[in-house]
Amino acid sequence: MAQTLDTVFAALADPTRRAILQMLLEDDMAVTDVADPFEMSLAAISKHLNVLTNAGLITQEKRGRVKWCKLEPDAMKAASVWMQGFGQFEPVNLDAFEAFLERELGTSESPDP
Amino acid sequence: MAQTLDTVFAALADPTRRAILQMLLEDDMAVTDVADPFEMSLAAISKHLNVLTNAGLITQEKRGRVKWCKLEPDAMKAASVWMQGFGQFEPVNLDAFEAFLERELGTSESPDP
DNA sequence: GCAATCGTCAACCGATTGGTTGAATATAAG
DNA sequence: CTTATATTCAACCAATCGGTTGACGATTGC
Repeated sequence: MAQTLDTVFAALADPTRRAILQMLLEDDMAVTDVADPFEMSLAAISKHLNVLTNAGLITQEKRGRVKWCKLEPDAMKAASVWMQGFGQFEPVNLDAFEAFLERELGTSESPDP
Repeated sequence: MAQTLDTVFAALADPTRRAILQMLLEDDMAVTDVADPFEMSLAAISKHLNVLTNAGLITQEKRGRVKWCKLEPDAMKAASVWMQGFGQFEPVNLDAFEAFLERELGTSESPDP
């Protein structure tokens, strides 16, 4: 809910939390299922999920006795843009760029059959 | 020197360190000058610079009794790319996109005199 | 040579972090 | 109603963090 650069970067600084985010990239998950692959207590995972929630990186919705975790990738936007300010490294990757152009703007150049 | 996602994100999670990086965006600086605008001891800044160095985000070169700090934006690359993997958020934002096109590719549209 | 400048080191401090355990709360299922 | 499941809470712990201070080691300038 804070969703400042501080909270987002801090949340991303932990490998467990990054792994959780990547799992949620595939699908929404219940807390128990998020915890499953990790060798650590459920309570610990619950705390990690709180950190991610505070950073705005996920939202949690309780349906019945199960709390579903949903990825909120938009919360990375500000952090990503901040980094791009140092953008000597390619802003997105030219391939993605061209793909975007072709798809969204119809720059009929189609270099690939 | 570690330059893992862990160290980079952790380094970026502190506002003082982010401010330092932005200062170095303009020019290389001596440690004392980096410390100047902050209301905190030189030793504290020295520690922050160590954290940034360990993350690979800056390098420090001693010339005479002055130690120069230099930004190393490439160290952000891996972290930036990792974030882009969640790229549901627009690749950069259409404005930034156009800006990119104009600046980098010279899409001579110059909407602003 | 001596004093000033640049920067780090070491010891310390309180706050935060990442983890544990065990008890507690809802909700669901039999 | 009773039991099992899903999740959190509270207390605790060791380790790390961000900061301070004071002493110290280089380097420079007079």
